[in-house]
Amino acid sequence: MPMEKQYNHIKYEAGIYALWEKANAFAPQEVNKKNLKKSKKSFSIIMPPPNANEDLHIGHARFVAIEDILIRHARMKGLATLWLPGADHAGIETQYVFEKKLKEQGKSRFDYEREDLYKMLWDYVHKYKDSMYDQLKRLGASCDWSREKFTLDPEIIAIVKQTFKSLYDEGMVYRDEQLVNYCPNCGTSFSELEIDYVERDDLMYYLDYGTVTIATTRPETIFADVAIAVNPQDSRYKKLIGKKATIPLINRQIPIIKDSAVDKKLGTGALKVTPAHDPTDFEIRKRHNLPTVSVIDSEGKMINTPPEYIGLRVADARRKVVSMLKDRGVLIKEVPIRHAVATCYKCKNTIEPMISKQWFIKVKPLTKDALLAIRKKQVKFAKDKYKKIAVHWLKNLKDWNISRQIVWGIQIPAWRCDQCMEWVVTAGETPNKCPNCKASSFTQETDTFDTWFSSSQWPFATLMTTGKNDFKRFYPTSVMETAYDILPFWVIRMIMLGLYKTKNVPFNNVLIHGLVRDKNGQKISKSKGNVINPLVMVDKYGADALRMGLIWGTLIENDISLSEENIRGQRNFANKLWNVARFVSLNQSQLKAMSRAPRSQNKNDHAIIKKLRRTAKIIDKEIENYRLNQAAENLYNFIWKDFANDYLESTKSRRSKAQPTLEYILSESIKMAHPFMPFITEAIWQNLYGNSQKPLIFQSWPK
RNA sequence: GAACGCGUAGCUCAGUUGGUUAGAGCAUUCGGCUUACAUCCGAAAGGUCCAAGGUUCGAGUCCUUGCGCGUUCACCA
Repeated sequence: MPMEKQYNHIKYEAGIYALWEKANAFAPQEVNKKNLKKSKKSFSIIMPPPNANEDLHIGHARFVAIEDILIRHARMKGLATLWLPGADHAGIETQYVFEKKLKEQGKSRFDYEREDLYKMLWDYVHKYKDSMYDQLKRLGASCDWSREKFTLDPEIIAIVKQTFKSLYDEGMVYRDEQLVNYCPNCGTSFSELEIDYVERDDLMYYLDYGTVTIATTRPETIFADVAIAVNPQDSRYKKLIGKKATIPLINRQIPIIKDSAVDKKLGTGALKVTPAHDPTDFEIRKRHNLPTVSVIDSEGKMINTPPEYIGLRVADARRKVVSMLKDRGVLIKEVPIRHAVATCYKCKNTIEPMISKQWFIKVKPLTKDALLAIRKKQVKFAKDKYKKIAVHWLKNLKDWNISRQIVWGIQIPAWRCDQCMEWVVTAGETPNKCPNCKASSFTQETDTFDTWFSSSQWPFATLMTTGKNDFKRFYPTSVMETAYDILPFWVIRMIMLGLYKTKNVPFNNVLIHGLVRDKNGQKISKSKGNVINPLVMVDKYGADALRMGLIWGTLIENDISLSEENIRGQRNFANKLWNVARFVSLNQSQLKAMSRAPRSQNKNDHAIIKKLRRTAKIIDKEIENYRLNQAAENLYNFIWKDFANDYLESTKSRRSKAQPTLEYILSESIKMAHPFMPFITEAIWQNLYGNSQKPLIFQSWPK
């Protein structure tokens, strides 16, 4: 049956993927060379698990293109190759999108019991997970679905809890007061990532504290003041240090202290220290061992104040305090200012920093080992700039708050004895007896782990639980490939926890890719209306064209500007390859796949064979160095210019004599193109050699 | 304020330890339905490599300074 004039991706793609799955082509093959080092006979990538709460976006498509090229190339080179797929429960993110859905139905999470909410989220996420996996398949991802993992699989949870327990047992976990970003409206705290800083016009109030004048935008918190701080270099206040100031309205005496966190130029240069309701002040309080007074409760109402303010909402309390201050003559002036205010990214209300108890991990010992592993090149960064960023983060990482006040996640395996209030940490089971007071009644911590705490254990947690001896075979993995925005959250913590748990690095190489931007280099966002839906592009131009477009012309580590014109150009390239195959197979009843060059050669035959070998070597080298753009360009030029335009044209006058060389160059070209454009190359292969050969995915890379 | 980048053709980007005449895709112009492909073929035009200085036999590439732009982190009493 002759090939069509144009390659029709719609007709082939689904069937090709099914063919690979049926042939079990994604499972790591056996390599029986005992004398080789592990790194020479295996190649593995753990997929960065996408959030199971959304459709794949174009950024996911980029990592699929990159990782699948590396994987397919390694597979064709004869290595035992594993690409392990997975999905992330994405704690806060998922709960946020889910609550939006609830809101559309006029409900909120407070309408449900913890267990019911968890169950609903579970179902929601599993629906998305399945469709997300289908989308990965449509992009041609050759990952081993029999090893698929979800971050909330029971066996993963067990490992995560075990890690927490051993950290706790070794004294690397502690509980401490932390100023959390609390939204009184939503009833939860948020991480820094979930805070929007919004510019707002407010008033700065100058207040008379007796010995000094201070400036504040939050006069309602004066009841929570515990000190006045000035910069040690500030000559205006030097003689006041150690003296007292007086809080107006309640006439409480507080000390005047020095702290370099105070900016001389802001306000009056004298700062009222309110540790319970301000992050800077909280830090100052730690350095000077000051007490804390909380005057705002979790509903955003005043507490611990003179009776006339108790129960007022913050804004009302502010008005009342200001008017009282005016009456007493201690309000010196009001100055309008524009400043950034922390607001909730969900409901847009003002965030109230509040003190609460949280679980922390001491990071110093972990970062020390991670830095050492990077210095000793046990973990290599493909690009130096990302190594610099990783090292910078590792050197500056603060102790890690791993507790979150949400339901959607792994509940922290810590129980508080109802009798003596001491904490008991287990690997998951409810404790029987309190080791402290022998009581047997406990209440479990309701907080869940930060998503990054579990995903930082992903490489070993996945490989340890496939039931296939994979940890021994594939750990550490060859390459960790992911986007740069999660380098500090994820990559460095995987190194930290991998070293902690396994005494070995989790991966040998780190490959970081940039974002996908639109054709003008603009960041892609819904509000800008420049969203590129990868599946729409797959429908329109084929998965192969999209994959090529996602690596074409730009280095992996840089942001790529993707245009539909570019994808169309790659579709044209795919069609060119198709037609080369069509030409070679026309008038030819039976083709043989040849992996050796045929005998009879003239000068042109000789030249193209030489060029083919050189190109295969160049592509090898470029892939090894992660310069996929260069690899793709060499492939493109070889097939289009050298093969089609020059060599193939030259054979038209001597068709029958050149036929063996044509067939040889064709089959080898298809092999070289396969990692980049898996569908069309397999479609051609099946058309030409499907009856006599194993699928292309199993074939060896040209030598 | 700090860290890390970027500045090369109209646009988006390559240019690997310094080494012929600086490249690609897209866009543009001209000519072609040549029996694999018009999703094509042939040809052309297009660059003071941000600026200044330095190192060198030689600089797009290395160093210094300046200008412009970006990302992230910190701060915002």
